Amino acid sequence: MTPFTRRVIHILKQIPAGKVMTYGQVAKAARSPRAARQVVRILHSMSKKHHLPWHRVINAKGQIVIKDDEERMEQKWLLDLEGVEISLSGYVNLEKYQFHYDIQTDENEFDQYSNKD
DNA sequence: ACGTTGACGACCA
DNA sequence: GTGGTCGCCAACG
Repeated sequence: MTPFTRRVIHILKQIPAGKVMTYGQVAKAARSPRAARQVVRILHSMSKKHHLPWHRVINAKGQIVIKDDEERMEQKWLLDLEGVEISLSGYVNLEKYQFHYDIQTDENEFDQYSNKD
């Protein structure tokens, strides 16, 4: 469990129902702007254990991109339950449903570990 | 230590 | 809108 992984998990848990974040956005919030693919890896390996809202993470185009058919269906179903509209072609309107994570809040919560003046 | 692996993202055709 | 290339980088074997 690296600090990066810990931050990603911390962030994911803050996405409210009915909202979504993109992989890149989560990576950026975790202070590694180009580590979107690592977010993917974390979702793969730790969603169950840490009860992560994995279905609330989609790609930068607002598209549902899970490869596995069953999981993709489940994701659409879960988002639908939360009131997130999905187009027939599998797109979510980011303008409407994207969760704008406040990185300041995150930094404050980690102040206890850092010694900034 | 090194090559591979991704539910990515930006860019271009 | 769709599909391909290329760069990215932490985790894994």
